[in-house]
Amino acid sequence: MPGNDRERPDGGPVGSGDVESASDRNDPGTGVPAAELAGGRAQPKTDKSEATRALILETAMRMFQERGYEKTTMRAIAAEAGVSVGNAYYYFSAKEFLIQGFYDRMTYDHAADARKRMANTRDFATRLEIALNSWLDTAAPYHEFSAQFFRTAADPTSSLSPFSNESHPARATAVELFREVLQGSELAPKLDAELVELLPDVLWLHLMVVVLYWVFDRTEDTERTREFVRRSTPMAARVINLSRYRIFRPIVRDAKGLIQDFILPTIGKTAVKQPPAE
Amino acid sequence: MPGNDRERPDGGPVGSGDVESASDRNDPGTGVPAAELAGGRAQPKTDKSEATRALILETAMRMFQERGYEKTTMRAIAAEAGVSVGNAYYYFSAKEFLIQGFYDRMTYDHAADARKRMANTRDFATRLEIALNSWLDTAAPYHEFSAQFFRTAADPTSSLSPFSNESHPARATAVELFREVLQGSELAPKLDAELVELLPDVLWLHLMVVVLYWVFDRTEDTERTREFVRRSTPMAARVINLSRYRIFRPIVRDAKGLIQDFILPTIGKTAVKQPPAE
DNA sequence: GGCACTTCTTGAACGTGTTCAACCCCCGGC
DNA sequence: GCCGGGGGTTGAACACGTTCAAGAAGTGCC
Repeated sequence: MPGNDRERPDGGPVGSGDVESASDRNDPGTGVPAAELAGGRAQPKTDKSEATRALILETAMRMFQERGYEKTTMRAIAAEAGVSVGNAYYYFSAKEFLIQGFYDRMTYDHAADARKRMANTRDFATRLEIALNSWLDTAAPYHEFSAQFFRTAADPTSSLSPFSNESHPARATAVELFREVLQGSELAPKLDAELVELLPDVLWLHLMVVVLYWVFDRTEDTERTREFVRRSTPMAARVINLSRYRIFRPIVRDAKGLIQDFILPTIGKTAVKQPPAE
Repeated sequence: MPGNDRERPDGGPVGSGDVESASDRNDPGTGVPAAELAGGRAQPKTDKSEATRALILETAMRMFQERGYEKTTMRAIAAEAGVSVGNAYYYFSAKEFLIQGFYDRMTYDHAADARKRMANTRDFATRLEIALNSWLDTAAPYHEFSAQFFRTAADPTSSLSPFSNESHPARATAVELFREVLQGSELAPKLDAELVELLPDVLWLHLMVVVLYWVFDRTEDTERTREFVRRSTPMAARVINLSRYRIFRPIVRDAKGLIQDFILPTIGKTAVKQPPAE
């Protein structure tokens, strides 16, 4: 979706550029590369304030899981973490920023899990199905409060929106995974380069649709969504496969144009070639 | 999306069945058939309490438009309407229910406007484009605070979700419009009956995508979304048109199945044939 | 008119997210 | 050793959505 400009809810100065020396530094407890942030105040993390920040985030995430998002109050988080309410706000300028932790962590775990699971498969449809199922499994523990998460993410002005700038790193990770889904399959070599370039984003969009379905799914163990995946992946594979044939040229060309002009720009990729037009 | 069971936030008894003699009774000021409700308390509207209810709703909608949703407080609405806060809550068990008015009104206005505009056109793509553009025009005044609206609507547990039971009437109106879009076109007679039955819902889904795009659109006059419509409608028409040819049989069959099994049930249409299963 | 009963109406009170002026603490410079 | 200053920390205070016990205003019945 279009608009990508956003401003933080109100809070302090925007963390200027560099994101806390985002190199390795993955704390073993979580497996997150910890390049997230951008949610709280800015970068000046001198020493143990880092610890305070982590403590608050860990506490919040644990409590969200235990009691749900709405039920967990900022006061309770602060109390449980042994700090003051104001202190929590010093690090996270709004409650919703505490969710970003989930988002990043899940994206990372999902990518890792999916890669492992599909390592020995080359069939595209199967690889895609594995990737999507992997997401469902990774996200399963959080399904209960996914609604509240989703609600926040749906706000276009929120940094949690999957289309926002702040989500860019996580989104890039996810898209990269789908690139691998495709590249590692027997299908990739048969397709033209341009399509291979475009498809990962489309597949990510497929995941977004699945997520949407999942959020609304009230069946036991989200069985309905799982069946949706089971059914929709072979179909997606077939459509992509058929796109190679000459009859479909016109449609494929249209579709490509639509994706390039209206979807990629939305998720932060600058449109490739844009003739001066008019 | 799946789960369709929902309970009102908390409020009073659910209006039992009949919706306040929903026959004619359209107040001239708005053009709404006033079959909405279901948001506030139950049906027992004896006399002038109806007036109080309308007063509160009108006031709220006006203020939402003037200042936005979040900025308009319940206290302010009550004060402006000359009633107490508690009174507002007597009629609308939560602030979000005040939005439903918008939803219903817009759906109604849109349908009326679109019908008028496409009356003299038979080309399917054009009719579809008209219908979608009509929505954009109808919704334009509310774009500014659409984000907050959308945020609420995105909550699966909210009655404002386009997939919820409470939204059923509005949704039915919209789907019906798209049925007319198709039926009034030159394309309809060429398609098999089953597809004609399915397509209106798919077209409504197309609108939902446009809405999604629109909500995130930050360009001047949502120009980007308008271009998206301009580009996507002919393509949709072409896809549908091509579906008639034999080569596409298998895909079309798959697509139909997917729609029938996973989309229709989600928006409140009971799946047609479901073998007793187990 | 008086009584029981339901429907409306009120405003204080509660719990929440968020803000802010003040304070603490530690570290470098003298 | 002390002083200055800035990052870190505090908790009272604010504004908001929502609840609730109490009462007012009808309404039907005798």
